[in-house]
Amino acid sequence: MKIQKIKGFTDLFPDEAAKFTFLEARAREVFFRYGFGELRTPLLEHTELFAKSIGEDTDVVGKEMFTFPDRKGRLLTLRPEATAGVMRAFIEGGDWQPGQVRKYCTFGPMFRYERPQKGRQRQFHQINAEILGAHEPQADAELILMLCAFLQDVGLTRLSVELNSLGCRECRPLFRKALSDFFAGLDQTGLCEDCRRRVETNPLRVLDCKVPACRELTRDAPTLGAHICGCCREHFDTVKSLLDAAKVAYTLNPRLVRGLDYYQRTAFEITSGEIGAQTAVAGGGRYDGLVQSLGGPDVPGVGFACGMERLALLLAQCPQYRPDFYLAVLDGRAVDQALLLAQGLRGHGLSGEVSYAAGSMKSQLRRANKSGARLALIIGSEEYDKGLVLVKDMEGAGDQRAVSRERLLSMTAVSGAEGLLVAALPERSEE
RNA sequence: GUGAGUGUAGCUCAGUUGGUAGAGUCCCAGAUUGUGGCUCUGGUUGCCGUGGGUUCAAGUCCCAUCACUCACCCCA
Repeated sequence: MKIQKIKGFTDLFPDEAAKFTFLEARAREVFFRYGFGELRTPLLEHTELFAKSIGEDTDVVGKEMFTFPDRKGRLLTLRPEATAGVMRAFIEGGDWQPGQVRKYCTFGPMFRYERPQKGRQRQFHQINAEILGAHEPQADAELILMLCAFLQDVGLTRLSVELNSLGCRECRPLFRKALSDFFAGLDQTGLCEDCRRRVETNPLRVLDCKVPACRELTRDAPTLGAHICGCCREHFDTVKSLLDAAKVAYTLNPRLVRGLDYYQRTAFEITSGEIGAQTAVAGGGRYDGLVQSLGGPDVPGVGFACGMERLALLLAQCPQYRPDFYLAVLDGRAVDQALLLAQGLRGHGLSGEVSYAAGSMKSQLRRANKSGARLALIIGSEEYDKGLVLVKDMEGAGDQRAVSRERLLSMTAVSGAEGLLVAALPERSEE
């Protein structure tokens, strides 16, 4: 029987993988401008880390984790998100002193045992950023601005930013109570099956339901705005005014709720209507208190996660790098020499492939064409005997001329790939 | 976990009321003795997802199973 990949796990062949490396490279570049350093944490953690940080009652912890015992019976879990691991690492070895701010970004695979669909795999990849030690709303704003800068940098427009405040430890319980009271006085038979359950488990989620009937029924539900405390309001107002001043458009969505328990105050999401039913491209918010709840110091934090598969769906194409040459061999005597010539050219910073076996001019040029190389370098019997290489421009009319191997190497030594182009110009023919 | 849809050539897909499998593309060769792309000509490729059933006969009908896709739930 043929062995096949595990459901929800995918192979990324070069064309697709290129999008991921491109996204990661751009993110690193942009984030570093904001003073972020990369933090690489393990894929595997003790299960209780996620249970404690994400929340025992969340779907992620309740039914979506890849959890299994190790050889000594200890429960381990493949990380379903990055923040928990970053917090653990920060507490363990972060070398943090009160008053300091730490900024970490992290990249890599996450694992959730869900049914795969468009924009959702069991192994998926996230770009993460966290700011630790800053309680100021300026940190929230800068983080959102950085995320937007990154998305713009990779050429993604037509995204919307949604913003909300979830309140803090002080005011959220009051709001939750008000919501519960509202539902208690409501004819719940009109709600969808899921929402009737949510009323009990997590009333905030009912506000996030997509079913029109539910939206209608909850239209007059209390909003956080009426219950938010003064501190939270001031914090939120500063975030909004900074975004306004930076000319970042956003939509206030009082129904935006985050799926992980640790979020409070600022919550945001970047969405797209072009990637199927899963519209969230990135999401994040503030999580003051998380570090402390994991046994660390009382350090505030803000962060976001960005789904790379979903970005890749939106990324029509990323910059393609074309090779400089394809070294074609027409005479079996020349294959070894060709390989060494290619090696020399690469030593001068050029990129390109060399044929391992001799072939007809037609088939060799076909390969050169397919490789996308700007220039074909051809060694046939004639060239081999004279120590020459035919340099052919694969664009336009296909200008070509023969130069010696030594000259080719010296030209590329001085001017790199430009040297090859110059060598192909017919008007400066050597002979 | 729930629902719907789809499995036929490397890829995208046709395949009639059941009658022994097709197109496009890709790849290879030639037209053009050592010149790619465009055009034309020729050529290769199939456990019709798997297992059972009905039938003289199944790619086609029935059952099961596996895989994939989309959606729900939930999330990035």
